[in-house]
Amino acid sequence: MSKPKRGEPRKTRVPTIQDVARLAKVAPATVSNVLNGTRPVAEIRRERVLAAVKSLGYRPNALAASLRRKETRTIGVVVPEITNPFFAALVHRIEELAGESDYQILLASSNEDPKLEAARIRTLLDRRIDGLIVAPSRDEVEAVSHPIGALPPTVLVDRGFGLAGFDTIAADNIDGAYRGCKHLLELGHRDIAMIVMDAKLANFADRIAGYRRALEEAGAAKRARVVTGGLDVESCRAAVERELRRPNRPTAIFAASYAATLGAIRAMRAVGLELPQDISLIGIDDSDWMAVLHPYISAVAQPVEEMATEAWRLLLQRLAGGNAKSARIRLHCTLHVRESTRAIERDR
Amino acid sequence: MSKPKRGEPRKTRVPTIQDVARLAKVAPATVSNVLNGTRPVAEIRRERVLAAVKSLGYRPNALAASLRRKETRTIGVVVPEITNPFFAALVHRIEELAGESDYQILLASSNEDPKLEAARIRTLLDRRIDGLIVAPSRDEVEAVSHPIGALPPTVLVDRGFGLAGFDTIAADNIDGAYRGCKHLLELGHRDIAMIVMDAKLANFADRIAGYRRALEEAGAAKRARVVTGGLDVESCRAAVERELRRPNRPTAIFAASYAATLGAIRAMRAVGLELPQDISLIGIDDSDWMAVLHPYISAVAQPVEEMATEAWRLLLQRLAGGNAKSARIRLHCTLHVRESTRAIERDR
DNA sequence: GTGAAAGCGCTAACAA
DNA sequence: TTGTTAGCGCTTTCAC
Repeated sequence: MSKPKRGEPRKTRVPTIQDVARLAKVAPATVSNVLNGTRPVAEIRRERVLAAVKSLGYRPNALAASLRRKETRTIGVVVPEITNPFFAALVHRIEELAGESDYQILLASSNEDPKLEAARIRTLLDRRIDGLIVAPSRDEVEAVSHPIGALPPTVLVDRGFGLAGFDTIAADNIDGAYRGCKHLLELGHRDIAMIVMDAKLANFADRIAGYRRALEEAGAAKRARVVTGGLDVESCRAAVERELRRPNRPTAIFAASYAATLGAIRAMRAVGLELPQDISLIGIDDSDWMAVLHPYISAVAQPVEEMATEAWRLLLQRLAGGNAKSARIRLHCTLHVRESTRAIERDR
Repeated sequence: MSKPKRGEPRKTRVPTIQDVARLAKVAPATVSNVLNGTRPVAEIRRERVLAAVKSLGYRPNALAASLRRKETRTIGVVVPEITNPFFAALVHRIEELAGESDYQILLASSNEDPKLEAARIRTLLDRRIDGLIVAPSRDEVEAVSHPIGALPPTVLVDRGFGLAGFDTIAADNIDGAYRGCKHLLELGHRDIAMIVMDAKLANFADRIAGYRRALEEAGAAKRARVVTGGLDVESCRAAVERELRRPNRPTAIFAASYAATLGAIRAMRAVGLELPQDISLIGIDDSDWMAVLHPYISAVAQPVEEMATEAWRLLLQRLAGGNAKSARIRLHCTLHVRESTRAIERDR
C-alpha cells in the first residue's frame, strides 16, 4: 500500500484491468462493467472489484478504451491566437463546459496561418477527436474542409459563418458595427475612419457594411473611410498613424478589432492627439482593462460567453447524433458607451 | 478519388493500415516501416505503399499507435486561469514549442482550485500523457503529488518552486519585488502598501520578502504594510479601497499580481485619486495595454517567454530519459519604469 | 528485406 | 448475472 513517490525508481508496472480482475477473482469484463455501470454486477463481486481497484490504485487506460469504443471524449479546439482576450475567453468557457461533460480539450493555435491551421487540424484528427471547435483563420477554411476528407462534428465560431456542412456561430457584426458607428454619429461625428485588419475577411466586410449603413442613414455615405491595417497591432498602429497625419484627419476612429484598437490608441499617442478631446475612439471587442484607466474605452463587445456556450451546445447535440441541418447562429453585440467617445467640438 | 464531403452520408469506413497493406500487396508491418522509417524497405514496395496511402487518404490512427508504443506525444498543460495574460502567454509559447517537436497539448484549467486541479490532472493521466507542465494553484500541490502515484515527467512553473521530485521554474520574485519597491523608494516614497492575493502562497511570500528587504535597506522597515486582497480583481479592489480611505493612506501601491493591479487602479478611481499625481502604482506582471493608455503603468515583468521555453526544454530533456537531478530555475524579472510611478510631493 | 503473429489494455458480442 | 472470446489499429518481436 506504500504509494510510490516520484523520484523513487518506479518498479511497479501500472496495473491493468487484468490485474484487478485477478485480484478480485472475476473476469476483466466484470471489472469493466462495475467501473462503467455497463451491466449490473452482484454486490459481492462488485465490492471485491472496488476493493481491488482501490488497493492497486487502478485507473483505466483511456487510450485502450478509446480505441475500442471508437470515441475519445476529446474535442479539438483551434483558435488563431490564444493571447487575444477574445479567444482566451472563448477557450476558457469551452474548457469549462467540456470539463462538466467529461470531455477533454486538445488545444491548437493556428497563428492566423491557414496552412498551420490545416496541419494542426490534421494531427488532431489523427488522434481521433470526437469533435472540433474552430475559430478559422480565414473564411474559405480550405484548411477545414480539405484534410482527410470527412471531419467529425465541427462547429465554426467567429469566422466562416454559414459555411456549408458546419454549425456556425458568430456575432452579429453588421449590427454591432452599425450601432457603434451610430453612436459616433449621434455624437456629431461625420468623419469616422474604420480600421480593419483585412477587408476581405467576412467579419470585417460585415463590420464595414454596418458602418456604411449607419453612415448612409445619416446621409454621410460619402465620408466613409476604411483603412486596412494589417494583422498585428504594429501594422494597425502604422496605418492609423498615416491616417491621422493626413490633412483632414477623421474626428473619430472606429477600430474593428482588438488589435486595431490597441494600434489606434498607440497611433494617437504617437501623433500627439488626446483621447477624447482631440479625437474619439470606439473599438470592437472588449477587455477588462478598458474600464480601468481613463478614458475608459468605449467598445462594442462580442458575446463571447454565449458564443462559447452555444458552440458547445451545438457540438454536444451533434455528438449525440443530432442530425438537424446546420445551425447558423448570430448573437448580439453589446454597446458599452464609456469615455473615449465624446461629442464633437462645434468649431469644426 | 472523390473525396467525401461533410454532409454526405459518410459511407466509406476510414482506412486502416490493413487496407493500405492489401492495396499495396505488402504486409502491414511494411506499411508501418515505410511510414515510420523504422526499417529499410525496398524501393518498389516503398512506392507501392506510398501510392496506396495517397489513394486511400490513409492516416495512421494515433490512438492505436500510442497504445502500442506506450507513448502519446501528448503533454498535459494545467494552468489556474487561461484568461490571465501571464498564463495565456505561457500556454501560447508552450503550444508553439510543442508543435515544433510534434507534440500535442492537452489543456486543463484549474480555476485556482486544488481539488479541480487534482481531478483534471487525474484525467490527463488516464490519457497516458507523456509529460506534464503545471502552474499549480497552490504550493503544496497535494493535487500534483497525490494522484495515481507516479507522475510522468513533470515541470512546475510559477508556483511550487523547489518541490521535491519536480523540475521547477519560477521568476525571481524576491528580486523582482525588491527592485520594484526600490524604484518607488528612489522616487521618495516611504509609505508603500503591497497588495497580495494570498500572503501564504510562496510567490507572494517572496514578493513580500523582496519588498521588505528594500524597505529595510531604506530604513523604512517599520512602514511596511501588506494588504491581503483575495483571489479576484473585485476583492483586491475592495481591499485597496479600504486601505486608501484610511487616514494616513499610502503614497504608493505595489500590486503584487495582475489582478491586484487591476483592482488597485479601480480602487483609486473609486476613491477619486489620480494616477500618478495623487498616488503612484507599480504592478507585478506586464500586459500590452499597460503601455497604451496614459499613464502608462510601471510594472515588474515576469519573463514569461523564457519560463515557457525553459519549461519545455526541461521537459524534453526528461522525456529523452535525462536523469539529472531536479532543476530549479529562477529567471529574472524586468523592471519597466513608465508613468504611473512618480516622485513624491515634498510637502508630505 | 519481408511477412506472420503476438499483443498494447480495453469493451462488446456471444455463450453459458 | 458472469465468463470467454474476439477484436479496436497499430508496432514489434521473431522467423524466414
